[in-house]
Amino acid sequence: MSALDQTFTALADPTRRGVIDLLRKQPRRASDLADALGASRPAMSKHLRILRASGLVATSAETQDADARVRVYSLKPAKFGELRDWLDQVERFWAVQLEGFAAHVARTVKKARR
Amino acid sequence: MSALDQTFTALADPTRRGVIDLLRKQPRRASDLADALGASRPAMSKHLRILRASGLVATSAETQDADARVRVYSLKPAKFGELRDWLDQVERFWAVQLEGFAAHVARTVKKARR
DNA sequence: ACACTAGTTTACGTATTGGTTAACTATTAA
DNA sequence: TTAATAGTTAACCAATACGTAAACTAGTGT
Repeated sequence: MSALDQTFTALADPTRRGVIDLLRKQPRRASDLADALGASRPAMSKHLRILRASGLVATSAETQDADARVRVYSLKPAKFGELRDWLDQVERFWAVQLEGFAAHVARTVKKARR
Repeated sequence: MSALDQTFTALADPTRRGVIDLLRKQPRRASDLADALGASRPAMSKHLRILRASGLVATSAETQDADARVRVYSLKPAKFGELRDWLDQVERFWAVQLEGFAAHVARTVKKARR
C-alpha cells in the first residue's frame, strides 16, 4: 500500500477526519478523542492506529513526569504537506487542459469514427 | 455519506488516482483509461462510476456528430477546490498549535495526574 | 498486595470493496 | 437485418473494513 493510499484511506472515514479536526486545535488524549466523537475506546484505538500508520498523527513524546498511561496525540504537518503536493500537481495542468480541450475533442471524435 | 467522504474514498484507490493523473493531462475515453491502467472494462466502469459520484470527474458533453458510444471523461476542478479548502482549514491552525503547545502539555500532564 | 485506570489487542460478526464472467443497451457498420 | 463495438450492469466471490465484547498490558494509587 503506497503512502498516498494510506493517507487517503485514513481520511476517508468521518471519525478519523473528526480526530484531525480536533487535533488541529490542540493535542489530545486518546480517551478525549473517543468521548468527543462518541466512539468506544477500542474503536478509537483502531482509528488512531490507522492514523498513526498513515503518518498524519503521532503520539507525542511525553514529558518525563507525566502519567505514562496517557497517550497524547497530535498532528504531523509533514504528511499534510505531501497531500498538498499531490493536489498541487493535479491542479497545475488545468490551464493546459483547458487550452488544448477543443483540439482534443476534435481528435477524439475522429478516433471514435474509425 | 458526506461529500468529503466520497472525495477521499474515491481517491483512496490507486487505479482511481491513476485515472485522475491521466485526466490531468487531457480528457480520455473510458477504454483508453482501462488500457492505460491495465484494468478490465467492467472494473474501470465501476471505478468511473465512483469517480463520477464523487464529482471529481465528468463525462464530457459530446460534440453533436461524435460517436455516441464513446464516453470521454474529464476532471471537474471544482471538487479539487473543495479538497484544497479542507486542507487549508486544517493547516491554518498549526501556528497556533505550536505556540500553545508547551502550555498544553503542562495542562495535560496535570490532568493526567488527577 | 490489591484495585483502578488508560489504552491496546484479540476474536469475532456483518457490511462493504474490488474483481471476474456473462448478459445487456445503445450505437455504428456491412 | 445482422454483426461488431463501447460501455454499463448483474450476479457472484474473496478480501478487507469497522464495530463490539472480552482479555490483556502497563502504570498509578491505597
